[in-house]
Amino acid sequence: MRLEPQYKELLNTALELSGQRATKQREHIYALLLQKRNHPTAEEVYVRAKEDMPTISLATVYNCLETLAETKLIRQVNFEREPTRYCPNLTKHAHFYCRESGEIVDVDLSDELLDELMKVLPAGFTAKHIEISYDGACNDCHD
Amino acid sequence: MRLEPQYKELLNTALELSGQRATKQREHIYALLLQKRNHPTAEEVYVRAKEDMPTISLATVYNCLETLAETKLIRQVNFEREPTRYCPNLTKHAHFYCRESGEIVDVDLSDELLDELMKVLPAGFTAKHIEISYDGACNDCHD
DNA sequence: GATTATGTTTGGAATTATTCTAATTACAGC
DNA sequence: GCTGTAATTAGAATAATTCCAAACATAATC
Repeated sequence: MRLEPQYKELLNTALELSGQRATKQREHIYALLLQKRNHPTAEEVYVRAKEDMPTISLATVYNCLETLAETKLIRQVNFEREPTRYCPNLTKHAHFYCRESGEIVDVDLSDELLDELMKVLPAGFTAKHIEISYDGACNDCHD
Repeated sequence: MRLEPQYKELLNTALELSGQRATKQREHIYALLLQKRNHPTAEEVYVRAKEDMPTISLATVYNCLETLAETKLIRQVNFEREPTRYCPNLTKHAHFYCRESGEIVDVDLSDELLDELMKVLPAGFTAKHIEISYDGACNDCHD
């Protein structure tokens, strides 16, 4: 697995900025999230990570995902109490969860729409973040 | 704790409809959720439930909350991986989570706004539900 | 370049919210 | 009042995640 130069650069500067080191493990996990963007769980990341790096531990996977999330290179995605999933898409987007297939699909959101959502907050409230999750049936899964 | 007649009615018909019985415990838990709408966790509900019903068990609290959620009398509210919270507000609304105070506030949503959110879905996708969570600082908690 | 300090990884134990299980209890219909 | 079904209960089990202490790797200092 090759981490493309622009992402390597992104990773290095993000880590440097937060006073952390660029390690093989962090790079590897970031690379595999970018390579297959199917919102894997930590466990799934662990399985994939071991293919190329058999000695990596689950704790390290959790540590790396945490670090990447802290430095805003990836996002954590939660549906109810299911295991957290990880997403390297940094554009403003919501997630659609298909109950049939279990698939998670990114849904782009415009600044205008986010703006409207901000406007409905009561006076004096300021939101740093809005999290939007749809669930239903995706294109491939109609009854 | 008194469950007001209209809610008692609501509870009874909802349970009957799903072929389940109206028990003291279910009634009690529904009543206390309605009485203090601060989005408590199961553990918090348990503590409050025991005040008037000292022999109730945590398992029963979970069971009752599950039943109430199934019958759509209450909603489950999740923030990241924190314990699930419970909310008897049945209007269409989002939740605002204040990072300072930990408080959760209901934010009303108009049908128009929800409509717009539906419209941004890719073709062929149909959502049964949209979950919207804000987080930031509430009115009382500004830096 | 060796030494020291700091950050990271690792495996396993611990934690926490929640669910499961099997036994008891309560209730509805006859 | 009996009988069958549903609900409650206490405690064990589970699952995702975090914690811990030791080993390892890297960066900084001499």
